[in-house]
Amino acid sequence: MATTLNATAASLLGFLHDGPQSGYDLVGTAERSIGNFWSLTRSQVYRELSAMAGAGLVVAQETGPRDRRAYALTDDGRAAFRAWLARPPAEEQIRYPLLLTLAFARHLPAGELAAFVAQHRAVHAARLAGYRRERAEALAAGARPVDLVTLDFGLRYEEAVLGWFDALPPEVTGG
Amino acid sequence: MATTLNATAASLLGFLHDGPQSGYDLVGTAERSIGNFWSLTRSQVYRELSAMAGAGLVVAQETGPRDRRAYALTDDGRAAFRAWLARPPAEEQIRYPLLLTLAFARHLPAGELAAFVAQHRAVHAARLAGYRRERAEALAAGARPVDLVTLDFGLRYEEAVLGWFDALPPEVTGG
DNA sequence: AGCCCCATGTAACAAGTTACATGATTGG
DNA sequence: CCAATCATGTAACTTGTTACATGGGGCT
Repeated sequence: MATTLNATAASLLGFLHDGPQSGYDLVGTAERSIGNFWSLTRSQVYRELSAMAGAGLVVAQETGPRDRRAYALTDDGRAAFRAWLARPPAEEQIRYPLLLTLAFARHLPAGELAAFVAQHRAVHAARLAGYRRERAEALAAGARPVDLVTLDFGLRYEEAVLGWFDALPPEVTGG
Repeated sequence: MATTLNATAASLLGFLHDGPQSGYDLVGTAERSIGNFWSLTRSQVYRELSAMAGAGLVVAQETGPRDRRAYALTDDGRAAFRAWLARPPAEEQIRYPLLLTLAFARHLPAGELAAFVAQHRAVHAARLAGYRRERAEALAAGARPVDLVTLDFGLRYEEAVLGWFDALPPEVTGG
């Protein structure tokens, strides 16, 4: 195919290396494996799959119950995946609406701001705890450091964010 | 307007509190003020501006040289902004393609991976340095802690990411 | 058998990105 | 005064989100 893969489509091809899967399955796989730093939705997945089927990168297998259709990787798909993987990855993008609210905080009564901040802090604390547990489990299951790098990214990120929350000035936290 | 504002549009309204600006100006303002954690493009800005003009949240002033058109906030716009600001901000989203590459690294020759990692590390080191300088300048110019919270977010983020880079196992860094 | 919930997919919409067009300015 | 560059905007496309549709399987 002429038009180069996007990251979402490429990761689908990556997952299909482990055998054919339906769109629905792929969503689950992706959530489990890269969901911490790469979100995708069913709609996207189906769109990419049918586009890639059109381009010959995957083939649809015969359809099962309720129109379920698994896709298998083709050789072209394997090649496209490798080509994508060999390109320098783009910069990350972060969008954090809470920071917008903070940036415009002078237009907001102080109490509401503090409540928002507290809610978000709680979410991050919970995520951090989740990552820690995940990491412990993975280690117990024999994971090597190299298998933990993406999880570790999440860990360090959440630690940093939590540290930031805890260092916020009282005007913001309502202290 | 019935349909509730999105964060990008809302921040435009926020900036317009300081006086009328054209789309072009707004892009610059946004880049300077929230660009570290909220990216937007000219196209978006123009689209939101004309939509908001249609909804009466802003009014276009008479057009200057090369079709330049400044927009001013209306009372409805002010109200819509406040309403937006009072809603609980959504979770952040992060998408880091490098982490995808890492997640699929077993399909990639080790040397290439190390090069990608090194490039990204350099970018983050530079950003961290930039933030530090910015912070020092802001402090020198009399900024209070509350004025630095979004910048501090960036700082802590970059510190964390750099720490993560420096803790990567040798399989990844090529060490 | 009937009902409810889950699995699976699609379609419509909104937001974000890339590429392009064109009119001012300004330095040589 | 010409050429190069910057300012400003628009159009086309891609990606991401929300809402909806529907068929099967399990539970009573």
